Amino acid sequence: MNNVRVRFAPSPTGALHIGGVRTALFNWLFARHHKGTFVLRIEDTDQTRSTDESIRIILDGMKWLGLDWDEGPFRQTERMDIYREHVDRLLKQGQAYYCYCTPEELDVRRKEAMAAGRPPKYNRKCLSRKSPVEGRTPAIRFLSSDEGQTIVRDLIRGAVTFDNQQLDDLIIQRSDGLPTYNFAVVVDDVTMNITHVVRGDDHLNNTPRQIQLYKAFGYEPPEFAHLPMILGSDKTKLSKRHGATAVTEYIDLGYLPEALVNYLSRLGWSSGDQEIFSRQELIEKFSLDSVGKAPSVFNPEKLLWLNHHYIQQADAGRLAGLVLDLLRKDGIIIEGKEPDNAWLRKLVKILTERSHTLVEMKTAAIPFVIDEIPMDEKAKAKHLTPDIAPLLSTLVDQLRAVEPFTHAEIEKVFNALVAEKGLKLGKIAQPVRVALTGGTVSPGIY
RNA sequence: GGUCCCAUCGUCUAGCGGCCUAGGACGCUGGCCUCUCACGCCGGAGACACGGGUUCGAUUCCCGUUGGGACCA
Repeated sequence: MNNVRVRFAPSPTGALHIGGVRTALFNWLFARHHKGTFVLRIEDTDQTRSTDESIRIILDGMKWLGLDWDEGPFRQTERMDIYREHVDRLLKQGQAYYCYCTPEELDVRRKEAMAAGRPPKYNRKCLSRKSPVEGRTPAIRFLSSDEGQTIVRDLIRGAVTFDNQQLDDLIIQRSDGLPTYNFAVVVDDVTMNITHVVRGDDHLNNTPRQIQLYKAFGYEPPEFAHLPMILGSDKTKLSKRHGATAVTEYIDLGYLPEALVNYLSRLGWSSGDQEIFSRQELIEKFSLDSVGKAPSVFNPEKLLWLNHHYIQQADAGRLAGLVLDLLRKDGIIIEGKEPDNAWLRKLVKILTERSHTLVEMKTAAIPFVIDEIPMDEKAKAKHLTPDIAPLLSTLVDQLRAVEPFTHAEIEKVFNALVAEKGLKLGKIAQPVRVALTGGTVSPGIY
């Protein structure tokens, strides 16, 4: 395939959530696989809900995930002239008309239609209107063809047929002068030379209208690919009540971007039995042909497993830096009083195998760095009770003397210490174990 | 309500008419390793929604039913 151009077009009305990321990811993979172009477009025509803060969150999220774009970010609000031009064109061609009906009138008619068992479709009351209605600003409607069928040829679904009779004369420009979603997308995709529209399933029903618009402009429609949705554990659309859904939350929870990318790539797509994919493998193997049709349920446990996997794989220096950031954020470590870098790296290394997230790793690291480093009194009280403080302190000293810094060595030092002080295991073991494991050991084992 | 889409273990999925007494992964679970936990290793339970066709033969093709989802406001 030549000159593939795809886009990701989020609305900046909040966080960048899991579903959006998956759409972005598949577009990105498709572009990279075909050595095409990935365009980022911000759909911010809804000015009441769009914020610059949200745009920043989206861009940061994509950068964190390594989904780099080649063009953009373009903003729809900067393209109003282009939309007006296209509206004028349709008006001139007689394929659009002014509509003076108020939302209230439309609502009443819709309810009547529903009550009478008819589909709620605009009755074209304003199509034959010759003169403007005093004191009203009109919306503009597209005059859609209501005969025959429109066939959407979807790369994932196959041919999907819609009766044109079902299609409404959709509003392309609202009375406040703003273009509507379906219209703006078409104009944007055409003017940005998008060759493949890869987007969520929820837009499949909009596609026939959009195809009619393409035709009205005399443009060849792009290829379409509608991705199945991502659902929550109760099989309804993934939302906040299913837990963390925003990318920022996963950053805060201590996930690695490669884990999220790997997990999301396997949601609705597969390549045989393979579970673990490097970014390069993903690019090489990705194909829309192997995208499934059925929606898939988001499974946090599998993501956690992948995160654990990637933590084990990750470079110790990188992990040390990330854990250090978290320790600073918690006020455990104060700026300028960081522990020795090589030492921290060794510590991180022995914590990796039992950590599923960076946050777990941070928690496990606290007792080891807590000793000599000035810290918040509250945090100290929580993690370092008076009876175990001196013991941990000794333990840490001895650990620092040990080379190499392996789990086996820790055990050795630990046991020696326990023997020397004549301690009952139960007295110190649990706090230390908990420290080592980030709190995952069940109490009462010793 | 109308239109459209979807349907393999609890979950993600392999399967594109015979290789399937349905494979892998997460989770669950039994065991091994080990001074404990974790890691690792070896096992186990667990699915083709239902009913009709088509075919010598259907998880795989067609139709219907049921169930789920999306859009339309």
